[in-house]
Amino acid sequence: MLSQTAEYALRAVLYLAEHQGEHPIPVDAIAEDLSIPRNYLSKILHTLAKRDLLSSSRGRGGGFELTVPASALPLLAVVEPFDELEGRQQCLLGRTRCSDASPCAAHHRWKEMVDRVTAFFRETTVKDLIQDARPNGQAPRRTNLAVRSS
Amino acid sequence: MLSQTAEYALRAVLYLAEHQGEHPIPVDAIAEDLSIPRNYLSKILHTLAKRDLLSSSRGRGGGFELTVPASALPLLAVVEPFDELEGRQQCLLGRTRCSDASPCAAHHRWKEMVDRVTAFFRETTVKDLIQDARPNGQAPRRTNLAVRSS
DNA sequence: CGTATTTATCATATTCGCATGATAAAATCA
DNA sequence: TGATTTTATCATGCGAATATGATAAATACG
Repeated sequence: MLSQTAEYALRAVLYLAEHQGEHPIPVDAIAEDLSIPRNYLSKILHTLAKRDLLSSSRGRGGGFELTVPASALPLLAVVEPFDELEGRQQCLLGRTRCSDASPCAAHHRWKEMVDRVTAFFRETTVKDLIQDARPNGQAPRRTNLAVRSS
Repeated sequence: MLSQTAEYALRAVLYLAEHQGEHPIPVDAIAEDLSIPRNYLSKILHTLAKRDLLSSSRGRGGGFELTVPASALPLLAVVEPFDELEGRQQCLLGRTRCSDASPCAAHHRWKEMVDRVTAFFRETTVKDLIQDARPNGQAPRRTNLAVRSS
């Protein structure tokens, strides 16, 4: 469904969101933890930074951080820079021009599917996924937040 | 959504269904009418023939024909030989092992989408699309069925 | 039989997504 | 300043999907 690239982007952003509040996280750490090629991921995160979803900083203590709370970050924003989900390209039969006005044979039935999927990416946030991943209000693994009152 | 190949397959089958009842149709005609590379299409139709969706015959008067009525031909059957829609590969985050038992962060929400799309391809038939393309019960162009009351 | 028609294949390009390795540039810190 | 850390970027490679051109094999027809 998603390109490898968009998939990497999504996984990396999920990772960043899970480590929200900690210091910026270097590409190396993400790449290693998620088994994503380092330089490739670097380029992907750079793209997201250009879109202002992430901030990047260089040198010691640098890395990437979300600039937006996960609850305000729809999956669409993460994925769109790489895969064009909205806007055209969604004719099942590959027509360049396929619309309500001039529909292909599959248009009306397929449009319903496309709309649902687009809505999914538009309405589901990164936070939604993170919460789903922690059904019991589990804290992130290896957390040291429990003692972080300091 | 679909690979170029699967898209060609679907368009070609739609074309064949629209010309159901006429003599077998040579690849050349389909390729030209649909602007699909000839040899490429030939290979695609051959694949569909191996799956017994089409019959092929050589020599003068030869070509391809549907072996099944369009109403009994779900889109899935046309597309599946090229793009694996059902069965695995549908984890949004690219996990090789992602299931209800061991779900990724997106699993539950995404599963719903995947199920709908799979149902679409499983339940929509070639005939459905052809009928949609002829909203007013229009007969096919150049038809000679109008007098077929016999 | 020989010729034309048509599918079946094969060998080869082309293109693009994905990936790797090396280097540059920026920031931090001693 | 110089060494280290980290992002930014470049050059290149690789493989699979897509496409093209040529040839073989089957069928039909005179």
